[in-house]
Amino acid sequence: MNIKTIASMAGVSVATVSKIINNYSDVGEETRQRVLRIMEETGYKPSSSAKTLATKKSNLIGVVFAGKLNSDLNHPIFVKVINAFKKQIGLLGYDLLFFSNETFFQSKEDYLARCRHFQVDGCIIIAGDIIEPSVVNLARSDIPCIGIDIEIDGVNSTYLMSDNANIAAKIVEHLYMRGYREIGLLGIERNSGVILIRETAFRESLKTFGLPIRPEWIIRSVDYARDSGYRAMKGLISSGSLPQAMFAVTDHLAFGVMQAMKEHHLRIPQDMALVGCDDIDACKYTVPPLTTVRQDTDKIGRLAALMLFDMINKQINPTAVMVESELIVRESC
Amino acid sequence: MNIKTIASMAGVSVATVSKIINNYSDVGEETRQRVLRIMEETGYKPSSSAKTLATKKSNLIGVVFAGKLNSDLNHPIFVKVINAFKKQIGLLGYDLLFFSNETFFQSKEDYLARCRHFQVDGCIIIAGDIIEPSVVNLARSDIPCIGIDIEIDGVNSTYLMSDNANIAAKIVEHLYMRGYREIGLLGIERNSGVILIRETAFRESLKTFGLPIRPEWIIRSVDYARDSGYRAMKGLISSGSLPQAMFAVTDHLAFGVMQAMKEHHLRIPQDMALVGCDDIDACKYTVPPLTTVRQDTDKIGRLAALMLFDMINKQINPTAVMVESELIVRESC
DNA sequence: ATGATTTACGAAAGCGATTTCGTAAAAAGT
DNA sequence: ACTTTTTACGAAATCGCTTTCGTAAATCAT
Repeated sequence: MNIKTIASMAGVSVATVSKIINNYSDVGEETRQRVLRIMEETGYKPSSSAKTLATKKSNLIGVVFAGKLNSDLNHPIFVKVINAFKKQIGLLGYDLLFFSNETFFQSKEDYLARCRHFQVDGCIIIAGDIIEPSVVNLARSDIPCIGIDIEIDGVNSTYLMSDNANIAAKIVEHLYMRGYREIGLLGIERNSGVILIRETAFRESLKTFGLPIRPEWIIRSVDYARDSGYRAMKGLISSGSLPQAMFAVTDHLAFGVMQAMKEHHLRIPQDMALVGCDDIDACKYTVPPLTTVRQDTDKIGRLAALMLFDMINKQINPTAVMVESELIVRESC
Repeated sequence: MNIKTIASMAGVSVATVSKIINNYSDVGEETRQRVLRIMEETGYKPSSSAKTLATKKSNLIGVVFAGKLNSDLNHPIFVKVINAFKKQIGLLGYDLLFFSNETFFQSKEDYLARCRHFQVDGCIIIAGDIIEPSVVNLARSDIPCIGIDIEIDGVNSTYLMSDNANIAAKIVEHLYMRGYREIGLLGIERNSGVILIRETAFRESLKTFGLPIRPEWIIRSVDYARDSGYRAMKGLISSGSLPQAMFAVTDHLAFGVMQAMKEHHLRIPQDMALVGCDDIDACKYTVPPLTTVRQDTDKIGRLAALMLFDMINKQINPTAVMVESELIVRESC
C-alpha cells in the first residue's frame, strides 16, 4: 500500500496525492475529498523513510544520554524530564528516538554520525558525569540541540536546567532561619556540572550569612549511590565532630546519611539536621521525611520541547534558561 | 556526503561500496580496504531512511505504552524493564522509537499504522490498564511483538511477565510461616491483567493453606496512587476489624496503608503486618522497611530483547515466558 | 593452449515519497 | 470574442541506498 496505489485508486497522479498529504493549495476540492476518503478507507499512511529521504526531515528527535554514569532511564529526575518532554514534543508532531549506547557503530559515542544516520531534526542531550568530545561535536554541529543539566554551547544549541545556585541558596537560608549555624556538605568527589554549581553556591551562601566553612564538614561521596553516601557519612561520624546540619547534594546521598545516622543511633534532626536535593519519590517515605528541593521536572521537559521546536522550525536560538525550584519542607530539619 | 561521493572518491561504483557496507563476498580485498579507509576518514555513515526504503528494515523497535493509566516512563517497574531492554536490544543492533501518544495521527491510537509508517522491525508493548483494540490489531499483525505484563496473542506475538501467581503464593506462604492466619488484601477496583492474577492466586493460596477469605478484609483502591490506597485503608480501619496481615498488590498502595496506619497510631507489623509487591526503590526507606517481592526487571527486559530478536530474525515464535521473582524480607511482617 | 569456472566489479531498476515546472481548461478581464 | 490570468493537475527528476544480473578478466582444469 503506497502512494501509487492510492493515486491509481483515485484516478489521479502520485503528485496530486502527495500534494493533498502536504496541504498544497493547487488541488481541487472534490479531488481532495475523494483522495482523502480513499486514504481513510485503506488506512494508508505515507512511509516515513521515503518522506525523510525526499525531504531530509524525519520528525524524529534524538535522545542522547551523555556519559555512562548516573545518566539513563533509571535516573529519577531525568526520566521525569524525558516523560514531560515526550508529551510536549509529541503534541508538536515529533517522536523520540533513543540511541542505544551499544550498537554496531564502531565509535560507540559518535552521536553526530548517528544523528545524521537517522536524520533526526533535533536532539535532547541529557547530562552525564562527563561531557564526552562526541557530545561537544554534536552540540557544535548544525543539528539543533538542547541540553538538560549540561551547559553546551554551539551555534545551534542551548541548555536548560534548574537554577541550582538558587537551590543551594534556598537551602542554606532555610537552615539558617531554623537556627542552624554549623552546616556541612555531602558532595561528590568528581565534582562537575550541576553538582559543582550546588557546592559553589553553597559555599557562597555560607559566606553571605557569615557562617563558617569548616573543611572537616565538607565530605565527599565517590559516586551517586546511596551506599557511597553512607560510607562517606560513616567517615564523618567516626571523626567525632558533626555539624548541626548537613546538605546532601542529592536525595540518594541523603538516604545514605540517614542510614549511617541510624546505625549509630543518632537522630535526625535532633543530632543533626539533614536536607537533600531533587525530591525524588522516596523522600516522603523516609523517617523522618526528607526536607529537600523539588526540581520542576515537568516545566523543564515542557520548555525543552518548546525551545527545541523553535530552534528547529523558526531558526531562532533561545538563550539558556534556568527553571525555579521549590523548597519542600518536611521533617528532617 | 553520500554513497556516490564515497564511490567516486574510491574510484569504484556505488554498487561496490554498498556491497562493502553489507559484507558481500564478491569484492576484492584491496578494494575493500581502500573503500573502508575512505569511509573511516570521511566519517561517512549510510542514511538510514534510504536504507530502510530499499530494504524495508529499519533496525528500529517501537515502544508502545498501551492504555493511558499507570503506563509510561514514570512507572517504576516498566522504566527498569525498558532500560534493560534498551541495553540488550542495542547490543543486537537496534535503536528504540518511542511513540508519542499525541501526534498528528488522527486516530491517535492506531499503533499499527504508526509501526508501518516507521517500518519498525518489531515492537515491545507495555501493559496499560486496558487493552485497546488498536493494540490487539498490532499484535495480530505481521509485525513481531512482545508484550510486557500483557497477554496478547497473535500470529507473531508473545509475552513475558513475572510469575504473578507465584508471587502471591510466595507472599501468602511467607505470612503463613510467620504465623499470620487472618490475611487481607488491598486490590484495585478495576481488576485486570497482572493485578487480577495476583488477586486470584492470593485467594487460591489462602484456600490451600486452609485460611479464611473474609470479604471485609478484601478492600480495593480506585487506582494505583498511594493516596487511593490510603483512603481504602482508612475505610478498613474505621470499620473496626483489622486482619493480622495484609497484602497490598503494589508497593505504592502499601505506602498508602502505612500512612493510614500511622495516622491512627497503629503499628506495623505489631498491629497489622504488611507486604507489598514490586520492590520499588522506596521500599527500603520506609519505616518499617517494606517486605515485598522483587520483580526481576533486568531479566524481563533482557529476555524480551532476546526473544524479540529471534522473532524478527529467525522467524521463530517463542512461547510466553514467566520470570521468577524474589521475596525480599524486610521488617513489615 | 583451450575451454570451464571463479572472481571482481558495474549498470540499472527499484524502494516511496517530494517538488519543480509545464500545460490544458476554466474563469476573468476587456 | 479574444486575450490574460487563475486553477487543477501530471510528467519526470530526485533523494541515497540495495540488489539482480551481466560481463570482462583472472584462475583453474585437462
